[in-house]
Amino acid sequence: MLESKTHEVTVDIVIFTIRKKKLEVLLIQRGQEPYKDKWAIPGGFVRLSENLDEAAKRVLYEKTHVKDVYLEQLYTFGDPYRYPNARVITVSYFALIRSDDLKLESEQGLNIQQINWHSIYSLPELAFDHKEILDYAIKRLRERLEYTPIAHQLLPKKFTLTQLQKTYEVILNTDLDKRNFRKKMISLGILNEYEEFTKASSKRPARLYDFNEETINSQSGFVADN
Amino acid sequence: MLESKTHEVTVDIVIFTIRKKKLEVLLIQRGQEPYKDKWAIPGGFVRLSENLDEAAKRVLYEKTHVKDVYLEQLYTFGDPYRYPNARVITVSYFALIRSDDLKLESEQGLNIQQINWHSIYSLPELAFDHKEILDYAIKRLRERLEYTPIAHQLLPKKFTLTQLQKTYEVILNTDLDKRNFRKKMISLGILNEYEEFTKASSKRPARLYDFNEETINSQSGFVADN
DNA sequence: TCTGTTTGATTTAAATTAACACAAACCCCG
DNA sequence: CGGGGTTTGTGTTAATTTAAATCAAACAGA
Repeated sequence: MLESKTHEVTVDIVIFTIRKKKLEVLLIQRGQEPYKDKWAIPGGFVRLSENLDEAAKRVLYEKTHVKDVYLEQLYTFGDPYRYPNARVITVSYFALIRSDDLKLESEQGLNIQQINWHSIYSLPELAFDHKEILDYAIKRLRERLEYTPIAHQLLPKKFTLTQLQKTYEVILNTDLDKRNFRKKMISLGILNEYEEFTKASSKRPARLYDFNEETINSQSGFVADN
Repeated sequence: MLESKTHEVTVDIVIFTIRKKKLEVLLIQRGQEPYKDKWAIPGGFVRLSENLDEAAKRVLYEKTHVKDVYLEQLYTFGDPYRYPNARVITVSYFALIRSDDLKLESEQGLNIQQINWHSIYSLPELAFDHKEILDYAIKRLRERLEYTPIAHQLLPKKFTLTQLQKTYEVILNTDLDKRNFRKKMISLGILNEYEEFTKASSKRPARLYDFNEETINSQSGFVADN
């Protein structure tokens, strides 16, 4: 059973991106027992000197070398048996990053075999209670999308309405009506319209937009961004 | 600064009730440093053998001797300086109880001076970061009320629609339209209607209702009941 | 200049929400 | 036992929001 005399506290970070028109999550294949060869959500111990958001940011940076990301605390998991031979309580987070901000340099950590994106619809077997954490993260991500403008975290600075719509569709796993979607987004008043257009495609050019930073910040809930 | 070498993990429980037509919260006056004489949210250490929900339930029971309550995990606070001279990470919960289920027997804990209900609109100075936790709890409680039937946790088994409406009004701190409220509640299909009526008042008797357990359980999110 | 593909816009129906007033039931009291 | 006081219980309409559906315009490439 439990051998440790103290609690250990970790952060685990469900890192989402959109790749190949799928919602994907970054997983690490474990090189050690327990759960050797199984895939896990990136995580790490919380240091005594840092707060939880900082720990999450640090761990995220260590694994991905990406900064300035959307991070939100999800839920804390603390079953005594979730981690073999130790009492590890984990504070879970989710993060959104642009997949091309991240070059998966097949990081050579000692106890890491591989790090890779996985579609949430075809997941390998996960270590610990990470499936539960991931399911919870997906649920929360979808909830957030409904009433906060977080989708832009997954897009380039400037984007077209079609790109934005595709992002929503991929995350929510539904189709949306183009006209209604555009009307809704514009009526929210959180988009800036530019006189720039996409080019270099044999189609009609699309207008570019970005998000209005002020309204975004005033709406964000519990974000851990600088 | 920090003297401890390990993290300690506690649960803190924001216990709400409705009393005197106000939303109130149970606070304990500290008998010891740090924050001697300041008021604090009830809390306690998580034991190695129990999970977080169990710890919350136990602490709640120790302080109130009440069982079978609605408990929901809120958020985890872990600033290194939130607790003087130790690294204490706290997992916060909120609970809803009927105030008359609880006889405040002015419990004689050693380091407790007093335990009392306080209106959320006239709070004493709180210890640690407990004001922040409490504010977050209020926000979450109001959100929950909008789309889950948790209000019955604050009411007797059978209640009238007017009582239910008053509960909503007190929590949300607004007035609601009687007809629209009743129409809405009934259309949700979560109420059972009885042929019983209130009596013994010089007014028109009111029909009694209770909540349909099945639909409630199927809607609950992350509840730690039983 | 014609073809193919994507963008961008508007109207109508359906559903939901908001506003609003008065009769019925009961107890109490004279 | 009838009238006054107080609370319960109910339905309709207007306003707003959401859902559904189609076609012309812009461009690149052939």
